Amino acid sequence: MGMPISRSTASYSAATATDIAREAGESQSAVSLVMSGKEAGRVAARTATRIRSVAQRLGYQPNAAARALRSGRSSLLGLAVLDASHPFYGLVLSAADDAARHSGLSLSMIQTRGDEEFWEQRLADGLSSGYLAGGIIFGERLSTASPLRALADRLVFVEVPEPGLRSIVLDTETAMASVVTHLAGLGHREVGYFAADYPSAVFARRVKHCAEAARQQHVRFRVEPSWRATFDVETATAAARQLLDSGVSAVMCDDDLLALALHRCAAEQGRRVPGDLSIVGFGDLDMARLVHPQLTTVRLPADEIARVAVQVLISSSALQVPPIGLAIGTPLVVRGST
Amino acid sequence: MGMPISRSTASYSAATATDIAREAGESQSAVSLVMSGKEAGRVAARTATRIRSVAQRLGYQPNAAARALRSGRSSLLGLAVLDASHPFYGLVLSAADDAARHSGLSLSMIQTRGDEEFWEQRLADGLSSGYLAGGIIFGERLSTASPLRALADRLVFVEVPEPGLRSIVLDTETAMASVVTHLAGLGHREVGYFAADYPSAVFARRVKHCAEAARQQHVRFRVEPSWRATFDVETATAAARQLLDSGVSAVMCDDDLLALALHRCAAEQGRRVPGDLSIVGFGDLDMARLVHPQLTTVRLPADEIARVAVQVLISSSALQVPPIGLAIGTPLVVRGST
DNA sequence: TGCGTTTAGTCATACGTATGATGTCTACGG
DNA sequence: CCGTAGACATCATACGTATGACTAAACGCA
Repeated sequence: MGMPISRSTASYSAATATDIAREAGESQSAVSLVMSGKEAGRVAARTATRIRSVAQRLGYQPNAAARALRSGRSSLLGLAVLDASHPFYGLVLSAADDAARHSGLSLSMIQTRGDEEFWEQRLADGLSSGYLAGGIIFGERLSTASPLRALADRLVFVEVPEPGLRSIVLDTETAMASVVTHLAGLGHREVGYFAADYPSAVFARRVKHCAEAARQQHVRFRVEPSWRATFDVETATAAARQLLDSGVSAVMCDDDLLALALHRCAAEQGRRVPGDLSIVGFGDLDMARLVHPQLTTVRLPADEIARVAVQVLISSSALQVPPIGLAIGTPLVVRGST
Repeated sequence: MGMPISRSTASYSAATATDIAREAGESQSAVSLVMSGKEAGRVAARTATRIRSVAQRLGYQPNAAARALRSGRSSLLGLAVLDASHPFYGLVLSAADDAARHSGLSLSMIQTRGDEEFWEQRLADGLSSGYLAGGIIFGERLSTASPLRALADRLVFVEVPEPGLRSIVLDTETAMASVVTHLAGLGHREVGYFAADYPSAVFARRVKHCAEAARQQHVRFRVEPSWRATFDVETATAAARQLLDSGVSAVMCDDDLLALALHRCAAEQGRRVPGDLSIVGFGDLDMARLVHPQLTTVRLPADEIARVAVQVLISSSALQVPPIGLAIGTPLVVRGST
């Protein structure tokens, strides 16, 4: 199944620690100690300096494979996201890369694409074959018999809580309460829900919390199967039309992308926002501020989320922090669309 | 400097080929041959079947580090992009991951962030330390004394040509000619250029080709230092205001995001698009169709580009294809903003 | 002086796999 | 019945690093 690429078809061959040792007149051990920064008390300062300069001169770079094999450590983090092309996950990847880089780690991306079996297997393979140091999982939880259960000590779950495991949860509950309060305050007696058509746990959680908030505040909550859409323009537009036909006066959306599609459809049909229709998004993408009227939406601090996730993964694996859930706030940002 | 994460703090330990061999009553060699699909003529069919079933049962996964060390092969592709949070590169990452997955490869992302020295070094380290099989570089070319020059046989350049090396070039030249023709046809005698403020080679190339097209068609070409912006809303908005103040009637933008910011500013100031101002974007993001009027823009087939890039990298490394440049068309899509 | 301690350095080994070399057994043509 | 080829299986080794065990010298202190 694999189709690996051969290391080098040219004559190029990297210098090894042994090469450096020979050149510097020291042992391979000494080189290894110096290169991994464990020289204290084992290598004299001037020797270390000499080794470093030789290594520099020959462009020595420790072989990552050998290093991983011997030490059982890797410097690669697996990041599972629904879809890298979604702007929110783009921000997440970007921020996570910055955070990882800061600790000398790299990122490997895995797209879940709603295929539970696939991504779980893939991540499990990476972890158990040792080439992934850990995994950060966005918006999903584990299936009951997931191969990842045995590897849970190297995982962090984000957006959605995974009971008993390390999770960074977004406070959707409070956010949805604010949304409903806000809409009710504007006089709306009902709210429609524009749902994302993906099997991700994160979306299930959003609807649920919105419905609960509506019930608590005695606002009618409406969902229809035809109001579900994926994030491509065509599907979203089609569903948005259905929503507009329903005559609902306020709509909460699973995602800013859906909100923007709805926004656009409303404009096309001459429905005034927020006069005839109030729209609330979820995510606070840059685009939320580039449409007219600007989109009222729930802010999702992508960079903070990503940073914290990386931090938790790194520190907990090393320090054995108990698997307590961490919560991140997601404030409502009121703009012109409501 | 690294800060790797230890493989496992729990008691979990992965099964090795030797374990499988013992369980199946065969040698480790046989297991290796079967697992890497080189069994033909060396392992009997029923033996292979037995080995496979034992491997399956014990959840055996070949150790990637050992495999990479021994064979000098890796299954990880490095992808260097300006910024993963940009929607275009999100699409690219997404499509590249799909293509790579299809060949049993994974992706590791590297953000250039305009820091030439950094990303070149980082990619070079990955390649020479053997953990990256190859690299795909978007929108950049090599610095003169780049450490990557010695590793060029495992690189593919995209968007911008890198002389003498494998490149997949976007046909910006034709695209810009179409843009200028289109605008001139609408009666515009001059075109302003809204430039992206990143040191990437890809943007330099776009302005250049636009200027050339304008000169050839006797259309006045205008650029100002204050018309440069990064992709965040604030900066883009500020630059867009400058542009509007200049009184130019048609604007070509380095990127859809800039075009959308300009679009928004024009609306705010009551300038009618396309009546008072024609706007052309670059990229054809989904958002280009979600604003009103819809954005006229140059289509960038992100998924095709990514797919081809992965394909070229894989096949050329194996088959020694000569380093010829490949061109991909980027048609102008005329919508409502012009 | 003698003895414990610190510092500097090297040796030897193991990580898990891939693969060339080697060996055994069967089949088959002459 | 010998010779050769092919199929099947195993052995032994090397990939490059990290690290515990070991040695030797230098040092501090009584």
